Amino acid sequence: MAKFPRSAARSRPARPARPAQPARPARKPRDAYHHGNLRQALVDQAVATIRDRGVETLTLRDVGERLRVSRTALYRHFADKDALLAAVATEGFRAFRQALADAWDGVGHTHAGFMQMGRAYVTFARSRPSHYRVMFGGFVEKANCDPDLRGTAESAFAVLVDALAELQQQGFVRAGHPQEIALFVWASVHGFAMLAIDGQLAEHAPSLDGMTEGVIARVWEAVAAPPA
Amino acid sequence: MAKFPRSAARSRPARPARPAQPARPARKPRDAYHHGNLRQALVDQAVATIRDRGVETLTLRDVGERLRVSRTALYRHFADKDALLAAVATEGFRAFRQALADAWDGVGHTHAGFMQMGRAYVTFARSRPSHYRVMFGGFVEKANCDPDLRGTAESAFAVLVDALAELQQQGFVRAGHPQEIALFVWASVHGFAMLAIDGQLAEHAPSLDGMTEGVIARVWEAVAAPPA
DNA sequence: CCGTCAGTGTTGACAACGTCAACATCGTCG
DNA sequence: CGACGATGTTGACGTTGTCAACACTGACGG
Repeated sequence: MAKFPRSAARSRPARPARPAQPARPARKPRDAYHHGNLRQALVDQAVATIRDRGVETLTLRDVGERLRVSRTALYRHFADKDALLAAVATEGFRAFRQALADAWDGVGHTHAGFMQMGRAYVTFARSRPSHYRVMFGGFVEKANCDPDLRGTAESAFAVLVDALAELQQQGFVRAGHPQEIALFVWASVHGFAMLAIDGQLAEHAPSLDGMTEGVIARVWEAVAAPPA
Repeated sequence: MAKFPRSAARSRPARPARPAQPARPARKPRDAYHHGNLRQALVDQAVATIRDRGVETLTLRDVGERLRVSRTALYRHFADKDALLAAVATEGFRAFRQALADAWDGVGHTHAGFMQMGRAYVTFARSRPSHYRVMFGGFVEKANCDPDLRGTAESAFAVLVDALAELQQQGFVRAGHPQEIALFVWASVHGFAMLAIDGQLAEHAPSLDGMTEGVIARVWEAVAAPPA
């Protein structure tokens, strides 16, 4: 059966194989080559698949097929599968950073903002566990090598550091290196999120939401300035 | 990589492929069938390989080869690769539990014991990061289904819960459900360990050991009873 | 002593996967 | 218009997990 091209022969049985492309603007040489920014489409598709069915089921052939593109088209944009996964992780950190920043800005830069950030963190992880695991699960060992991934992750962490520094200047957070305090906060919430999406909390958890509140509250207590 | 046939032909070039087996006791029908408890040998080999070269490079064929056993012999003892990984994780949790218990018992059941447990936790994770990731990284989604794995992980957590309960009765730890306090502690240290073995702490970390002490100390502050 | 039989290990085969090399096409620029 | 690099396709290869069929081992009942 792998004798003649079966690629695009499944859906859309009556399609003239990429016809005239009538209204091509011809003004965007950067993203309108054959496919129109395939790179981003690949990342999006990979993200969607990972989100729906997990990393381990992600296959390059499937990604290509869903995009009506041959299985190796991807190699014009990524060195290999790991590079694609790195891009997926980067994309995750970008959205992650945004979620944290929105929470922090949403309710005022104060105690409530901190709590909201914590909730946003856990919500993010729980709403896309597989994606979160790609970001943190050591799938991308080359994280150290990919500067883009590294930088994006860094900027997500920076949101937390900046928030804590601001709270500290307002007198809400106790003295100490903001970076170090942020590390403690990050580790605590990250660990909780990991355990939560791992199902490791199943029986100890009558209500995950309630437990989330409890953990965040304890973290806040641990970093808050002692009451006057 | 994966370019040249690196299969056999590496170690022990001159061995007569399972010779006479001269001194087989012949008195142990339970574990001396063909191989003598192959199941345990498979798990041990898998653990060793994972520890040395990571999960992603673990291949069933390689495990069999190293044990001088055909590639499918494993299927007489495990349903599939995931089942083997579950056994690997179980083995990890057993050693993990032991490490925690030893630390707790080693320096007396008090504040020092708690700190020692924390160090043991991080040390365990850092000394076998790949194995630790198999235990917690969601590789075994069927964790919920394997009662053995579930139970062993549970008993490791129980060590922490019991320790906290004891400290609580001694008045060292503040009031509250021990289970819930333990969860906070676990999440915090687990999160830190995860970030540490992920290399995510690389630049924020002049000294990982020092940071470990700091995190554990903060966790203790968070759960300690308020000073009289 | 022999046949049966379950437990255990082996060989052969297959589909799926990641990846490379060679080829085809598109759009741009000299 | 022709060359050329960027982009996409086809074919093929080696590796992997897994199944089916077969072969061996040792105990047990006649």
